[in-house]
Amino acid sequence: MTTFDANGITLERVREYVWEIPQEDGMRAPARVLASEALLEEIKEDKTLEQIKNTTHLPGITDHAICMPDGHQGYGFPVGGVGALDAENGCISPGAVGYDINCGVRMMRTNLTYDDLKGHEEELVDSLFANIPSGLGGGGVVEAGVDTVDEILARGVDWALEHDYAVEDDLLHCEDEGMREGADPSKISQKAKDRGKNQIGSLGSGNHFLEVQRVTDVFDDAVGEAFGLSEDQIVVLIHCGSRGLGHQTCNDYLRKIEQQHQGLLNQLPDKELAAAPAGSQLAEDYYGAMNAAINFAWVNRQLIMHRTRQVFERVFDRSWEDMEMDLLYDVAHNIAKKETHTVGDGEEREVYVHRKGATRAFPAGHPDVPKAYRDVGQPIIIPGSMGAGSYVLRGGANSMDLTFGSTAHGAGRLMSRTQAKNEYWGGDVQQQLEEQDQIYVKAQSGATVAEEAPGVYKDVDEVVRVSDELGIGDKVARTFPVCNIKG
DNA sequence: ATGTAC
Repeated sequence: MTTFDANGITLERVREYVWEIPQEDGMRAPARVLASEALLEEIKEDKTLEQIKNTTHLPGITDHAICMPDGHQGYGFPVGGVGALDAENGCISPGAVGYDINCGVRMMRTNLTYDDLKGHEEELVDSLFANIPSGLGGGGVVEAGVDTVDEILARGVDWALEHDYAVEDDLLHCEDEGMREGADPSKISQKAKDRGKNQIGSLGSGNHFLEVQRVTDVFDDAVGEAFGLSEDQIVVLIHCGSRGLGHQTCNDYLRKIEQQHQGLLNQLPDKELAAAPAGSQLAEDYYGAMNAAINFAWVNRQLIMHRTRQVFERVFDRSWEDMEMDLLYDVAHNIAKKETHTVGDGEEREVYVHRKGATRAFPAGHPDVPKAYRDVGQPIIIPGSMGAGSYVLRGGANSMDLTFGSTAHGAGRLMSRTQAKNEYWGGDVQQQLEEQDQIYVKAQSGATVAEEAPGVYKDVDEVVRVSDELGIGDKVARTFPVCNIKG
């Protein structure tokens, strides 16, 4: 048997790209890592493997915990982690959802080509930067009262539709039509609502960005056509989450769970995995709050998309409808969701699928895939770094068997933010991208550009190759950046 | 990711 020794943790090769940490001690299931050896060499460098192993101590862990090819260390549970926890006998863990609840990406198509945009790059990037709120702190497209925040939390993009920030077609091209069932605004603290009320329609900071891109390759013509993608076409990618509201909500529930469920906490190898037992009041409360924060993030991305349409209208002097600026799809990267899956012994079980830094990847025919894409599979959007371009994939035929219908979410970091700032200077990164690659970057903070320099990320091509080879998410198209704005 | 620490 081929093994891979990673600083004291031994992985057994199940087959190509599938590695297993066998069950031992307090583990309730094995852990799996889906990666090439090249990616595994990078993954082993931080606490990712220890964390995915720890995850298997959670009650109700089903089949195996899974680390995606872009996995890296996170709070308790790795970013790039998938864990299905039994919804009846298991638990739900805020750290396994992530601080930024429903951090995610959406892609909007246009009918513009790269030639239409050439010569307008600086005007476009300046106008996007001036009109789309970004950076830390407050200021959004909408400044809301508390009643409005409650409406957004309860109804998601349906609220945006009512207030003319969305059209019906936008809802039809979003998971859950932009409205999570079971959202309970009363389970979000006043403090979280106060943090969120002036951040509705704002990018935030860190790795969040808005990028205008051109399609460089379409690998699958039939699926590309179903997704409305063709070479040289301009698309817009929006990556952001639930800002201070989601962050505060995660924090609120971690503290509550630590206080009320110490018995379970003491059984876990890491306090950061704090979880509420399925069926407990706190599990129900967190699920209601998390679903509400998910709606908030969807509205956030919707308002940014709305404002982007307005900016394009001014720069190109045409209506957004005329430029066919339609939503391709919106994917969540940090969520837990009650789903029914066929588990190891062939039984159908309801599980809380935690996807943290992982994307749902439902295949063709799955009833939860929007009608527009049901015949080809769910679109998956995987952003690379700002120098490397991004991918569009479709849910693969093997995802339900291998990964509870999931795949990777991005390139994944290679080094910490602190380390990145020692290695790079923001101004130099910006200049190099513009001179070498004609990529126009505008940011609130030079430090953020250094933290997000292309060199701090893993090779997105390799991450996507593994997803494609495993048949969990199949390559459809590739894009390359033109303009990028960030916090 | 984040009113960039509690």
